[in-house]
Amino acid sequence: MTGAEKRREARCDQVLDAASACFVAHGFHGAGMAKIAKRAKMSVGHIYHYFESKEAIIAALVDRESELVAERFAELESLPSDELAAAMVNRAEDIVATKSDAFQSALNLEIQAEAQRNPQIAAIIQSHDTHVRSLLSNMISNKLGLTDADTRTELLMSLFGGLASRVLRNPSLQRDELIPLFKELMQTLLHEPVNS
Amino acid sequence: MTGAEKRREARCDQVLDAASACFVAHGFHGAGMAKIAKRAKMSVGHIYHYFESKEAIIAALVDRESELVAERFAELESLPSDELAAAMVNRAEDIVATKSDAFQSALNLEIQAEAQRNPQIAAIIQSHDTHVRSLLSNMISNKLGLTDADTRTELLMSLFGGLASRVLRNPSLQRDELIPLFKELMQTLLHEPVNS
Amino acid sequence: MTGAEKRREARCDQVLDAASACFVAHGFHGAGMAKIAKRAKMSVGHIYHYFESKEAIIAALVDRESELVAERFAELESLPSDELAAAMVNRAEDIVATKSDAFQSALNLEIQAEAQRNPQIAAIIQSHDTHVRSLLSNMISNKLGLTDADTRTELLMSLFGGLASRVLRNPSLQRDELIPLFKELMQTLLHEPVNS
Amino acid sequence: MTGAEKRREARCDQVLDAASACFVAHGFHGAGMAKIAKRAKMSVGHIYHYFESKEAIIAALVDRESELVAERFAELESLPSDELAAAMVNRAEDIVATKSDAFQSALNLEIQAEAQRNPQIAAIIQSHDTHVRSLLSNMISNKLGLTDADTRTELLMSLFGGLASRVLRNPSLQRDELIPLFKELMQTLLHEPVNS
DNA sequence: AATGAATGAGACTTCATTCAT
DNA sequence: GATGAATGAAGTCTCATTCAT
Repeated sequence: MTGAEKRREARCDQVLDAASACFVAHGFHGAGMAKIAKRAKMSVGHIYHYFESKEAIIAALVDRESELVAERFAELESLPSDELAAAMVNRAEDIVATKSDAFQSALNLEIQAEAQRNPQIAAIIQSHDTHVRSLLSNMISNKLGLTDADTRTELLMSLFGGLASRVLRNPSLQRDELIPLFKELMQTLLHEPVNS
Repeated sequence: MTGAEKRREARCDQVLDAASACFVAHGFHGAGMAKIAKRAKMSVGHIYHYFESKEAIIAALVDRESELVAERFAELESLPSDELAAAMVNRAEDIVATKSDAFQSALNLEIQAEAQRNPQIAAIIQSHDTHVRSLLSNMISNKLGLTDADTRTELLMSLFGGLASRVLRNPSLQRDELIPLFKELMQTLLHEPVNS
Repeated sequence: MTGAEKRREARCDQVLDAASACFVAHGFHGAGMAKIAKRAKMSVGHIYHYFESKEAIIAALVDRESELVAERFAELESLPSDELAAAMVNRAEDIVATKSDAFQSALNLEIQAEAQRNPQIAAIIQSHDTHVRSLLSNMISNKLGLTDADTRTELLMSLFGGLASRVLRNPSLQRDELIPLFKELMQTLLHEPVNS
Repeated sequence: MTGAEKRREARCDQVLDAASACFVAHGFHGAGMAKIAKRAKMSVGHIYHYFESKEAIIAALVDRESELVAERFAELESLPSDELAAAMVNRAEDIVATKSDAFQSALNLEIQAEAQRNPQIAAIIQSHDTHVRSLLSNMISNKLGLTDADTRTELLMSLFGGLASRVLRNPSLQRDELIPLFKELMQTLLHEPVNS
């Protein structure tokens, strides 16, 4: 990568970081380009050298954010199968401890809401979602040798997504007591075969 | 309630219904008062006789929507204890069949996103959330005689909320196969005592 | 026409008049909505209650202006045939005396230039042009009993249009001496049969 | 002219050619420097090494274009007097056949419109106009020995200019039938003495 | 109660121009 | 000579809100 390309990428990230913060604070449509520009320490007009439109910024941001989530799931792939469930519980612990996700969950809400009406955004997150889903599904079927991998994946993701949402909504959440029960749910989802 | 008051309430609902539809379609900030007025078959100016501002419409809508959710949970209270779990599974079936919640989930996303930045909205949904939580918690502790009712409630709500989200995100969801596994999760959450 | 409709039309004309002046002074694309609004003594935003876009203002203006030209040609229709040629010469005298057309010629230039690249504008002026052409052609063929009416019309319009242009370009034009020769051209075009 | 100077002139023409095309397509104010630069295969900034401003490009272009027109009229000067009228008719034939002028007429419209409001441009085209006028006038008076040369010139130019305009406006123009009548007009203008 | 004309701030975007490299 | 990053003003248009009727 040439120096110019590196610089360009850095500038783009500068914009995305600023936009990210503004979007969390005011929403996609509440945050104006002026605010983004000021936060990115860049003139309003110059942002348009890197992004065709505000829409394009949103799309790029959604893509970056989705990729980040996907990467975190991909980390699980390198684990031995007997540590998989434990790793997921760890992830849940991080979520309830709001160690990793408070900011990102807020952004995710905005993203999901936008995806409801913007097909371009919907396409982006669905593509990443499909990827993550197949990743998890393969692990469940290959590493853990379980049947109904797709269904388990779906409920696993429901549980994780729902938990991240709840953390935002209930500030008085009894975080410590949640984990043991969460572990049982994981066991139900990952260890016991289903006989429908 | 006098006739005038009834008429007033009907007019307010007219506005809220229109706003509801517009907000789902374009988001809180994307939907203009003009569009809402047209859909409500009312002049722009006249809406301001019933609501102080657009913010007030959003707040009233969030309140109404939250109340609706609370009412549905309250329905569970009249059930005998041995039908409780089954009723919840039924609810889950409705969700995955998108019988009841496709539209409302979209609105909920918008609401939650707005709550991240608008303290007034956050207060409204938290008040309802607290109410629903204590409702569920009491049922779990009194009707089912289970310990750790708050924690079970929290995960129950995670599961329901997460499931509603997933339905939006994965259109190719294998709906039929989801239910049996979901039932097992419910059993884990509602029937078996936790020994932490 | 109701009072409201009259008022609306008056407001529209107010905008068109202001736009007209601004377009002559700065061109279609040089004149900003702010200037037009100020001249129309109306807020920028309110103009958009009457016109969908700046494009729409231009189109309406072009239509109004073209209609005006057409009306002036239509006046010729009520004349007896032996006064027709004289009336046209009178028109030419008005043109070279810049009695009627200095401002409008400037606007016409802008319109024609715009028509070169804006198909909507092109359609409007062509529709009016077709109308005027058939009007003139019919007069020439019916009232004057001449052959080749279309061709005569075309050259007649060339001559008038060209003359209006020349007046703009040559300020030191010897106006008085022009008329006699112009009359001869008219005689060539209107009285003598062509034998090709 | 040194090699450097030649190269410079070539680069300038490169810009003017690109600008010419862009201006026809989008108008003086509609064509941005970015588009011109891309078409000229030159960076935006570098154009400013050759031209002080966009205004200067327009001025240079107007100058070049006007000169071109003048040169074409100058060609008539070398003709023997008995071929002059025929040559002009030829020119008219070219115009109605849109052999030479479709593109240039579009540019001329833009130029004339701009001249209405930009004194610098007005000065340029008037200077060329004066030159062409005296050229034609001298030919008419010296070669053809006619009186009222200025007036004849003026109407000659009206006719040519008007014809070029008409061709743009009436696409269904009966081109073939136009010429004989045009010839008669030329005879009126160039052969017969005026007795006012 | 009801309308819609009216406002002006602010939205996104484009532009001509400059300057460091 | 040549590039394209950078700016900030100005462009068109939309918006929530008010007010006379």
